[in-house]
Amino acid sequence: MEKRLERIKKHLHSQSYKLTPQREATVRVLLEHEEDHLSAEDVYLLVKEKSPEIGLATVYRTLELLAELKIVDKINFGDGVSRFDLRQEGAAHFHHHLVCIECGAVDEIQEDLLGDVEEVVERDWNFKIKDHRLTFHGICHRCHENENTED
Amino acid sequence: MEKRLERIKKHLHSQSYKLTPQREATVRVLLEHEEDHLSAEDVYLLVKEKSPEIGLATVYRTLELLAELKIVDKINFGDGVSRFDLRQEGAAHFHHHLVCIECGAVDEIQEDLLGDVEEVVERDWNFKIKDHRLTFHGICHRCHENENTED
DNA sequence: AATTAAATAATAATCATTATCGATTGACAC
DNA sequence: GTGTCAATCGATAATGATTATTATTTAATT
Repeated sequence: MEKRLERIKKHLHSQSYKLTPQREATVRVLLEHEEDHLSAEDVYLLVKEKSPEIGLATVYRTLELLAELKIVDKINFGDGVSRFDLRQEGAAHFHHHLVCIECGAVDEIQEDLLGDVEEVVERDWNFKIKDHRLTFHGICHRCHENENTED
Repeated sequence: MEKRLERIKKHLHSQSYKLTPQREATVRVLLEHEEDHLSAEDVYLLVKEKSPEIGLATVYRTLELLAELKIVDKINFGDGVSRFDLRQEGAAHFHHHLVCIECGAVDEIQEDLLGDVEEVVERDWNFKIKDHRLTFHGICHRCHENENTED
């Protein structure tokens, strides 16, 4: 984790931004909750546990900065809040999501899946793809299993 | 267009909702701007042109109702507002979008594209897909052409 | 130590959306 | 026709996420 933090620090420096204590605390929370899909408020509350003096606006600014530098991705599942997801290091593209309409769980798919599709889109629509968002809504394997036993 | 309106009316009735004048005016605006991706406020202003007495809350309520009945899809391109898109009649799935990061244009892809991908996801992740959202961010064919001439 | 720009905390402001509530409408019973 | 009831509506207040403001703090540089 320290290594990733170090690389993020270098990434910030390369754009003449500093890794202030507040920014470091925020990045640490993101690293510690990589599996989750935290809202800005979620991040704020978690950062506050270790750095109680931090302000909400600072967390927003930090997340915005990290999104700008493509260190995190800002995503939106239609529930009114933006969520922030660390991008996998070296990942060419943003990972995909499975949102369960029963329990609300959000799982990730790191695999590419879209290679062929992107080729078609670039060629047939003459569209130069820079990024993508792919989310499936449906019933996750956990709810699926429960249904079988409960019914 | 009258036919589609008629079918939407039946769809509402089948769920014991009425096609009130306000709802009809709202649906007409959506039908007349099928190519666009209107926000609730956009819809409100357009409906107001022909039905000045309509209230903003009614438009919100109507759009919410239409989304519930899967007549429109509520989408979010990350700019802080929800947008509403009529679903193609008979379309099994929601269409995809191409968002240009230069000019902001949003184009639609009606083709399926995801058939193979969904098969893999359902099998390998044991996830029952009900809907999907696929958006590509990049440079549209118009901006692409302009770049070639302007540079 | 003085100067300066970047970053911060606290909080006010904004903006999209939702909730509230009294008024209106339309269907149906009488 | 009139009364009743539920659905719907318009106006507007309330909410909640996000952004802007501003005075203060920090860190780097002179």
